[in-house]
Amino acid sequence: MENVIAGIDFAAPSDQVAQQLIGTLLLVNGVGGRIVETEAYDRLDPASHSYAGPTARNAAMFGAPGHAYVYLSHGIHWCLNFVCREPGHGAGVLIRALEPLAGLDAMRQRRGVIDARQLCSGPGKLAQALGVSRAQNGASLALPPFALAPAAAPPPLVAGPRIGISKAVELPWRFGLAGSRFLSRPFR
DNA sequence: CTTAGGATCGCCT
DNA sequence: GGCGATCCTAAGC
Repeated sequence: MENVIAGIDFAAPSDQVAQQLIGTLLLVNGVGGRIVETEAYDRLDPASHSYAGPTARNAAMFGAPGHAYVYLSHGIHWCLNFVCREPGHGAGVLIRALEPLAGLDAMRQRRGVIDARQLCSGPGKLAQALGVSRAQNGASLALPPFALAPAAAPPPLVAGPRIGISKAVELPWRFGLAGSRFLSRPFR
């Protein structure tokens, strides 16, 4: 399988991929928008699900790059990650927020809210709006239902510490589109 | 605007 | 049996 999708080499380190993903168009069954917020996770990263090595849950993280890793958070919300690095490494990028551009009605129906800014401003919200769940775990990002398209131009980036973790808190591995109104939280 | 608590379940120790 | 890479609501300043 090809590691390059939408002009991004998913075999690269996750912090690089996380930055390159900002501005990328992400669609799931035609519903989605452009990615405005990501977080990188890596092996040897205490905050990463892959830190303790391969398990049943994180198996996709140790699979081929350019595939999805989907997990259930707090028994309630699904979260979507893109696998990076070479197979067996255990790295990924959490897709935290996107600017809704396609399938707004489907998103509103799934989310139960109307405001476009509340549709995909967080990893759990995003997965719900795009209809992502366990069914997509391990799926290739190069094939339906996924569709990725490169950003029109390299967007202005901001970086900061990751959100909602208790380990490796100081690592500046959260990336965002500068000035976007669709972030899960503003950058300090 | 900031903070606190509850919901809810699969995974790992 | 404990604990989240979360979200929503309610209450406090």
